[in-house]
Amino acid sequence: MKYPHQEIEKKWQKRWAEDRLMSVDLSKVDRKYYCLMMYPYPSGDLHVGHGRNYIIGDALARRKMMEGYNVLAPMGWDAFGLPAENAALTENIHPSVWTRDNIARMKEQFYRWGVIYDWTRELAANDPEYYRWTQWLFIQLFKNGLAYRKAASVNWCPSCQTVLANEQVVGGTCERCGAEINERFLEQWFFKITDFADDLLDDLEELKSWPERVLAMQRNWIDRSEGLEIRFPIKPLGQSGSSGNGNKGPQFFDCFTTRPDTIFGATFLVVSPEHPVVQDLVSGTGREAEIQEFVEVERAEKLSGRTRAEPRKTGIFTGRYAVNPFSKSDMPIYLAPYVLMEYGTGSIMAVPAHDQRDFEFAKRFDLEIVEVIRPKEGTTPFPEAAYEGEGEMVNSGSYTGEDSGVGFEKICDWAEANSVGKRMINYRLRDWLVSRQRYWGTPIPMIHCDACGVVPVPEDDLPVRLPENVDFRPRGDGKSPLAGVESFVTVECPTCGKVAARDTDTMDTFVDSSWYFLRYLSPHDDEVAFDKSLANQWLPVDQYVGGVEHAILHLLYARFFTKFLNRIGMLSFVEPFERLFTQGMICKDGVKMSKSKGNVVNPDPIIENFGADTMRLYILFAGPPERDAEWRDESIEGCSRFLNRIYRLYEEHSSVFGKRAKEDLKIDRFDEDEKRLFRKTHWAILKVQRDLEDNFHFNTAISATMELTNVMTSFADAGGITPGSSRGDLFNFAFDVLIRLLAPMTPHLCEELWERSGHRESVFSASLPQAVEDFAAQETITLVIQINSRIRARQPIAADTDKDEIERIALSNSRITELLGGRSPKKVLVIQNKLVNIIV
RNA sequence: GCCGGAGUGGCGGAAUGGUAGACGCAGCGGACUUAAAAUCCGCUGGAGCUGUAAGCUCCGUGCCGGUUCGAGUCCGGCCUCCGGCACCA
Repeated sequence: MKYPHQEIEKKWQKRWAEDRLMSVDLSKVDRKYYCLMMYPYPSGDLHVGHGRNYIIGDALARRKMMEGYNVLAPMGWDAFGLPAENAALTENIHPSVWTRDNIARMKEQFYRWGVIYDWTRELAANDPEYYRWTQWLFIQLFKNGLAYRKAASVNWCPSCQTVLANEQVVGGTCERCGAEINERFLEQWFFKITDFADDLLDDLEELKSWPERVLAMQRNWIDRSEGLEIRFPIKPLGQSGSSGNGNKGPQFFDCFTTRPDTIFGATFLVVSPEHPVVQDLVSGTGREAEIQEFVEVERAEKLSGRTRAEPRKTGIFTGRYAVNPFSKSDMPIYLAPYVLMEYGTGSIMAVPAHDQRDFEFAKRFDLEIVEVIRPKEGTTPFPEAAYEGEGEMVNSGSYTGEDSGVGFEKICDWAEANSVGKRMINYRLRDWLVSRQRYWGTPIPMIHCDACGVVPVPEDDLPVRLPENVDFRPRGDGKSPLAGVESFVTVECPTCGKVAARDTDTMDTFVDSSWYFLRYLSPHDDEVAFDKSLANQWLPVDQYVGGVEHAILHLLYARFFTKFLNRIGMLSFVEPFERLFTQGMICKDGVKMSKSKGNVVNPDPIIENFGADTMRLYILFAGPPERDAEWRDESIEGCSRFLNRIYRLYEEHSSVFGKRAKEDLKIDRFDEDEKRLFRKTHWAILKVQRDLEDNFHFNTAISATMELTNVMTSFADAGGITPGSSRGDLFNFAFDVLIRLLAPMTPHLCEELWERSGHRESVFSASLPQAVEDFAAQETITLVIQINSRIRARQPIAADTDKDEIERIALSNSRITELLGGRSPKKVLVIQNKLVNIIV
């Protein structure tokens, strides 16, 4: 017999919506709990792989309600982005319509999964009511000098026809479509996220409840290196043998190094071929032509979009020399593409003995190699390869014999005292390129005026609305489709009143998602972006739940926005998400479940056949939620069976419910069978509590409820479950506990059985059952008796028997005396309630 | 190469330094049934001993060592897989 899941689920989904179960009163700030799930891109149908995120979040929110918290669980839509535009092109449907339809479908799916939110707070990034404030925030960044335009070589995706942020380029290809990225030299908008590099890195220390791997990824991404920037004077032309004309061109190169202790081994300089001073540097050397050609070949190589799979060790001598300010020796200056213009100063001091890249370069061009560090223990790979470790300094003038760590500091001190260098910190993190040459995004609220330059749209004029009637096919000229909308582009300059042009790019959609968690608190406020005092009361988010694929992009950007808003006094906190939980993916046939892989499991037939509760239970039971889980159709049956057993347990004993004798259950009046159930019930309460508290181990919490159910079944099979009897009362008690423990996971069935077993209020307004530790403990335990650490006997004894008594019992155990054969123990170790180890 | 994470039965997975394999799936045997489904009960890491039903021994948590009375768990050294970063000075 299967329980009528369709009927039950329909009934409660309707009831929860009508009663606004997940609707929170924001004025009640005590016991607040902001439970946030990463808002989804409305791509259409949700498959079971997506489901995990929302089911975990929903179960968590419901559990917290039962714990007595005021739970804020809102939901919205990351509704701007390329798929809508691409779908629009292929299906000839407007992105706004496509998006709206998808949102409706996904809401319907949440509804049928029993995943509930406070829909009065729903928001969507493409809603002018929302993006008005995204634009407002852009202007605030601009006014604070953190949004700026810069001409730079940028990542261009030829297939998406737009520029991309560094974060969206994966191994030289587009994160979204996989096309090879080229470089283009364009003027674009950037957010100065590097201004917060230190805070973004240092504050990771405070995020104690974030997964280690996410913290590690963010650290890798920001990648701070501390070192010294050293100034190398360039020798005037003519002094090093080349003929030439006096002191034209650059006078010095600044080079960043993380190993100032190797300065005496710096035998040449390498400069990026893209470095702006190259022309001036080589002018007059007589090598201009060949260097010009070299630079052009390297540039072509880079623009061709080659992936950086093959490190190139090409290079060319410039004909110029610099001087090592420490060793005073001449250093030839080379150009080589292995030095990147984007990092540090675009020029390096090469220490071939202690940097493998420099080593290979020196070998190739037959340059001087000087060993200056020797390991204090072990062997050095030098001279076969570079030794990159620490050690004792050699060949280093007055520093010879010094420990390299100490030398590091002394050399920095000397360099600073003598103005040949300064301590410096460099980051791998680059500023965030936010312009996109696409239609379906938040318009950048800026105006380009020939007279006044770039001016922001006056805040009262926001939002700058995205025009509806646009030919949004990519134009092929590198401009956004908005550039073709005359009525949009032409505008009066807000400063001088002359004809000016709007910025026609839209923002990266990660801008939209960098602050949505603030907007939920006052989603319909048309005075401010978010209610400052509510935000300061309800944030940081207590628990954020989402996919690890956002470990860098979204989480880094949202942290940046929070720090910015804190800096300008709009927020009192510096980190938006107190706790982060990243759930694993659902895989099928060993690979991530996704539309593109064609291995998605559609939840609809599962819900039809087994019910939403079974699907939820399966997803939660499949394994620890932070790990990936393999989808197996067969295992769903087991979850369905479990819920049917509970339903049957109710049906077969329905007469005892709501007919309790109103007296406390007294353990000392129970017989063995009754004690077993009573203890198991208390044990299950504690087990579920512990499993869910820290790491949301629903899988083991569910197994505890299964164990309780097994004990209840055999208790019931033993008979005597009658109304008003002590067995009936006890069974009733256990059943009430079971339902409350399971309710967050399988809410529909539990609500139904909670109601049928005599409760008027929703199970989610009921409090969680409280356990008594003593009741959960076993009365008798199995004592394990070891001889020399090997198990030789087991014997049931009373719990909490004292150590001496345990030792006596163990030594008089018949099997043990037999095995000891008269030998007297050297030592007896007793672990109370566990085991005895007899050493002979 | 650097930084994270993970390796346990046929499978998903459990185990505050103390009985490895909870719970579930699959499998096998049985009960119910005309039969099947559903349901319920029992068995289920491997090898062996004893000799017919209860028990016993040894081996077993990626590999090699160590600490400990005792290690899946702690320490050192590897191997494999997954993720991130990588010509970042």
